[in-house]
Amino acid sequence: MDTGLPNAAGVSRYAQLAQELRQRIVGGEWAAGAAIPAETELAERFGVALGTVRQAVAMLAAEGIVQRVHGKGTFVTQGLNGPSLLRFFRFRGPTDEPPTARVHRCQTVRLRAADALALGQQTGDAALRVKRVRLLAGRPVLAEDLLLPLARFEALRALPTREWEDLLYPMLARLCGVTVARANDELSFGHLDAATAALLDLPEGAPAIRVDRQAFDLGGHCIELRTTWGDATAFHYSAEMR
Amino acid sequence: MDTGLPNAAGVSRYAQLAQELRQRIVGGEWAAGAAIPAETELAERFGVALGTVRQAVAMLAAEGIVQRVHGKGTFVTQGLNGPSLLRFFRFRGPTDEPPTARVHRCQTVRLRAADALALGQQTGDAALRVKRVRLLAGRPVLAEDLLLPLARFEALRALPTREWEDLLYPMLARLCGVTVARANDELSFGHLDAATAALLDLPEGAPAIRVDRQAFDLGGHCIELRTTWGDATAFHYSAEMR
DNA sequence: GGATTCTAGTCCTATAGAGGACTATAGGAA
DNA sequence: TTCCTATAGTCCTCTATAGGACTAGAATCC
Repeated sequence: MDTGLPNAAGVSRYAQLAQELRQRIVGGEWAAGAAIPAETELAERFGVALGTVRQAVAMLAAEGIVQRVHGKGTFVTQGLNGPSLLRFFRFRGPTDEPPTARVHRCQTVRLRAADALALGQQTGDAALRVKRVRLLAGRPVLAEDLLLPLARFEALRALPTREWEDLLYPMLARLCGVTVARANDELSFGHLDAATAALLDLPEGAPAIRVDRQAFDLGGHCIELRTTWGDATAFHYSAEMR
Repeated sequence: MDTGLPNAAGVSRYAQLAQELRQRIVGGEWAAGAAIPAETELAERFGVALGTVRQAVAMLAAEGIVQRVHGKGTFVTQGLNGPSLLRFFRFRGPTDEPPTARVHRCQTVRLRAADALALGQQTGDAALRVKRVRLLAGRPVLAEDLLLPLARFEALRALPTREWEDLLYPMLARLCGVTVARANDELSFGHLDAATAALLDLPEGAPAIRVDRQAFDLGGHCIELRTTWGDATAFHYSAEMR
């Protein structure tokens, strides 16, 4: 049964199918964590051969949008879930404990031009600005400053700061239906200002690593800007190149 | 014509073929930069279908061992070629100029246990220890300390320090026949000692990023240990996660 | 009840073949 | 010379088919 793939000129059939599936996933036809139809069914439904379906799904898997499980099916990714920023640091003590979070402030602000552009919003649009501290074994290790466009996260405004969960992304998925599929972190070096230093129990001007993050949903739209500060002397990162 | 792939139990045919090709490339049957036989010929020679060959070659391409070029052929990688450490930093000024290098010292040393282990050598084996400075537009920006096992790089010992090239890896490939296919960089933070600070024109104790590198040849053996220091205030790195 | 065996559903491996797209070179036409 | 065209060699796309491997749950046996 040929559902008629949009046959753009010069684009391979499997790439078209991948784009089609990508749109349906973003559009919510298959929820996060749910299985998409079997390869054989997709082949039949879109009127292409099995190999073509497999190649299309391989693209999505490489993009991290879906995950294949041998014998079970192909599932829409659940998204990233959190402690990822700690991978830039190596803190002393028992590291097997999961990190916790304490929200210090949550206010509604108007977006400045640069931030609005990054978030795909208009200058002056409303956003949530959240200051929080990440703790490991009760000790503050990271200071974070989040910026979340209110258009996507209205549900968070009502939430008391005490009830915020330790992991932001699963909370966003549950309360706002937004899946974080990808993030980009920019690392640089700086010194702590007085306020941040106080939060982290470090002296003012202490050397620190700054991480500027952009987080993206399944559709590739930026839905979070975050700046994180951590003790430079705990900094540690491994990069592979080939 | 069936050349008889080693049929290990429970390993797919394309994985076996990939392993076979990998060994031949490492063994030098096809030189760096040269084309491996066409897919159709490989299929015939190893007695497998074209699709199986393509999947095997795809593995090698994903590993960075070969590169496919549509319409031309599949080529053994030329290896990494150098300015890669600068990607961790963003220095002012005209950045389009290629970096240069100045060797300060090159001596033969005996390997300590930890270094020997990493390099797959015996404790006490001979190695070259090289101190050099990388320059951008004539200004020193990185201080490097290389450790190269003499067993693989005997040819370098005779080379006067003035004749070392700006890019190490192409030089290793040309003079010693060693291709660097992969490297792993460990980043951390520290302060410059007096000697290193002098080399970089920075004050003693200045904050710096330290990069500890292990470089590997096509066969996956570690053939270089390197420690690089650079001004922390110029540090900048982008990491993608998904 | 507990262990084993079957069965359906899924992704994975492999085959064989046809045609398309891209690159590079050689030869002929203007 | 310069431009165009043919040609051969390569990787890429797509089809169609068959069986294997893995998972989960139902049915069966002890």
